[in-house]
Amino acid sequence: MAFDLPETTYAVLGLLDKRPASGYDLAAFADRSLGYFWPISRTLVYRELARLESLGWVGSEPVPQDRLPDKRVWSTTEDGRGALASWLAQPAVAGGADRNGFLVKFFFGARMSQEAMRTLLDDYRESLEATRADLAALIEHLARIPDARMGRLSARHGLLTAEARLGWIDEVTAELAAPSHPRTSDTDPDGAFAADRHAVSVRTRQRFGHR
Amino acid sequence: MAFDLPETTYAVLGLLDKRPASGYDLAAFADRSLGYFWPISRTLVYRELARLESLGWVGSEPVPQDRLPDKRVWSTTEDGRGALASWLAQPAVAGGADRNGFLVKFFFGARMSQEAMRTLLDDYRESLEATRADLAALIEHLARIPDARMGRLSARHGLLTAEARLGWIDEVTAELAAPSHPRTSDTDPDGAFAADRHAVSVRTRQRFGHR
DNA sequence: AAGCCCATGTAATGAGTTACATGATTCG
DNA sequence: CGAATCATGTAACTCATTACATGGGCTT
Repeated sequence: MAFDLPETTYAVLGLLDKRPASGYDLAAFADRSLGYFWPISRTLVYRELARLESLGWVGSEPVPQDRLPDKRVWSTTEDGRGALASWLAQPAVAGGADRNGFLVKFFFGARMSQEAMRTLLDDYRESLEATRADLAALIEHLARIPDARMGRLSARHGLLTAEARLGWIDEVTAELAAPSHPRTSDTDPDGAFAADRHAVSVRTRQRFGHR
Repeated sequence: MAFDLPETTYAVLGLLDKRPASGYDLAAFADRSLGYFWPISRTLVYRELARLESLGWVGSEPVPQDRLPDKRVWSTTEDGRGALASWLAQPAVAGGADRNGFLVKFFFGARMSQEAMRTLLDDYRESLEATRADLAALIEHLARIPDARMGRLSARHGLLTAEARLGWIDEVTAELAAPSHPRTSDTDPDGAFAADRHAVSVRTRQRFGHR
């Protein structure tokens, strides 16, 4: 079996397994669910559907519509459901890279003006609050649907993450408002985020080690 | 000014601005710092260095070594520091996609066996605990270095995130151990994570809306 | 003797984003 | 009458990963 397909392929397969849908429909649905932790762009959906079809894991039938454009409705095949089950039985890939566009700037904050730093934090807070509100509404909605358990719990994962980060913003705001040292000199060559060599455990070995 | 360069380019520039380093050295350093929220593979570092050099933002000088291979030590130029400052003054790109390789499987958990689900959760807990331990050690270390403030706070962002997620695992474990409904039937076509159309606010509009 | 650390790269591959193209219908 | 929704794609691009290549020195 081919397990070396991207996660996204299986994600599309899994969504179709929940309920048959057109490409457009699936993309919209993904955006309101999986998209919070695994974004799938609309165009990518069409490519994945083509791939899944060539694998024989999904099939489609045309559905004519009156006032709306005709569409193709996709659903999983027996093989597709088997492939999904195999994938689910396999352990998850480690990490998957938490890229955080905010932190990559914040990290270099010593070089920023106070005003720029405040804007950066404000923007981050705003986006986290929007996520929190979205997810809170979603969770409340899903609590009324008995079979939406996994979805509700996934959303809660996002909610708790957002709340923890909002708490972090409060901490940071407080600390940056009351500087313990007169001013951060930005000439110290060791003023950096990094452990001593010996203090590093798993990560470095994973990434730099040969396999 | 060219702001349409990838974040990674600026990340490498920023790291070199903290302290000059060889490519190899920078990659190792990145792995112990930025890598927690913005992974940069070793080979990519060399490519970014080449790009930065062609932009005139960094320069290098050869450093011969006795027992070790000779190396090139890179540092930022005046132009490079200017470009970094401009980038930092610019607002951060929204989101940056939190891809979570665990959640993308968990989301389809209704199709999994109880045992597979337990393994999945155990693996996730293990990796979160490793991250937590790493970051806790890092933070303690950095607390002793006065100028490592931003690094320490960035690490704390990761620590709080990991802790929130560990808490989530406890919640989930408890809920899945005591099923409120006799069994999740996996035939309900609407058993899904998704809000009603009207319940969706910012996200959908951002993603599906024209700009 | 095996394997890791330092050190620098090239080549191939592919996943994912963005721009572009088209067109009917419906809502404010 | 402009904008949004539904609907399906193609084309170009590029970031990022993985595999490959090389080689001396040090440790177990």
